[in-house]
Amino acid sequence: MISNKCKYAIKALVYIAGKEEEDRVILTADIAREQQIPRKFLEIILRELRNNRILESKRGKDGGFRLLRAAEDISLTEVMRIIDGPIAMLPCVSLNYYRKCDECEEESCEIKGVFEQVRDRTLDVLNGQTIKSLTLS
Amino acid sequence: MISNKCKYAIKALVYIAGKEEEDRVILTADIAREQQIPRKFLEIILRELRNNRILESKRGKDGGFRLLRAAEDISLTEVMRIIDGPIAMLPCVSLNYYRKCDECEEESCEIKGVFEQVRDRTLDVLNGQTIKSLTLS
DNA sequence: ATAAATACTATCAAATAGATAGGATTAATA
DNA sequence: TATTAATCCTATCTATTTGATAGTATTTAT
Repeated sequence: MISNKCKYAIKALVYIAGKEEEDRVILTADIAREQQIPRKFLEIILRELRNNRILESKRGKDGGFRLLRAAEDISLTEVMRIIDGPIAMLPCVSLNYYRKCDECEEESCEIKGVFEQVRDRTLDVLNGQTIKSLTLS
Repeated sequence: MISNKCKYAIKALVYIAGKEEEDRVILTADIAREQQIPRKFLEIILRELRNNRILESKRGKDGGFRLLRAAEDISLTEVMRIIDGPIAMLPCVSLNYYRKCDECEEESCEIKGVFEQVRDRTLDVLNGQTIKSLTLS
């Protein structure tokens, strides 16, 4: 399962991408209302996305958020990895968050292969997706 | 990510399947030692698998555990669902643990489709696997 | 009776999920 | 320069899950 936080992040980005025009900035409050996301929790998420160079923010009156890059250049996997960490089902098959298992030798692990396949099939689907492609669907 | 508990459950079952002969029962202590699984935690897991009709147990001296069904009739997904619950990445696309999302209408959800595809590709891999097939690999 | 196994109940610590509260800071504008 | 409206930041909180441990009860072979 992805976390609610991650679901909120994706939905917020898709919302922003859908509303964005030239030089326009989107309010946290509008996203929260329209997407039914708890406002203060959303603030934390948006700031995290900004810290990771997905969004940029403008402070003060008339402030808000906007995509830092074009929506087609923000991949779904990038967002998921920022918010939730690994996508793989086992640490030892994760491409971006690899960790060795404490208890087993990988050469003789009976389950590693299956979860590598799951990872690859999962990424086949997710890698094709961007904030732009989600906005259109 | 699957939990350690789930990884332990799968490894324990594969171990049992690999050791099993006619009328022979496997000790918790042996599994714990060979697979490097904390013994008392493993007890809980094995009992849970027994309660869910994956294993049967024999109490008292010379007691232990054995598969209740043939290894090729125990699917990987069944074990994963018993221990960890849903396999899908969103509650609203889960086949066995469906729950509606609080905040969105499914007909207009932009992300549901992608996660349905992920679910299907994941199950393409997992559904083919049984404790028997894992034992052989 | 004894030994050796599972069964059961209770408990615990740490991490994570999912927020909420309140004030500091910044910036537009009247 | 005061006001307003926005993000920024820090701290805190509760519930749940994860990952386990301890101790005792019960069962069964010998």
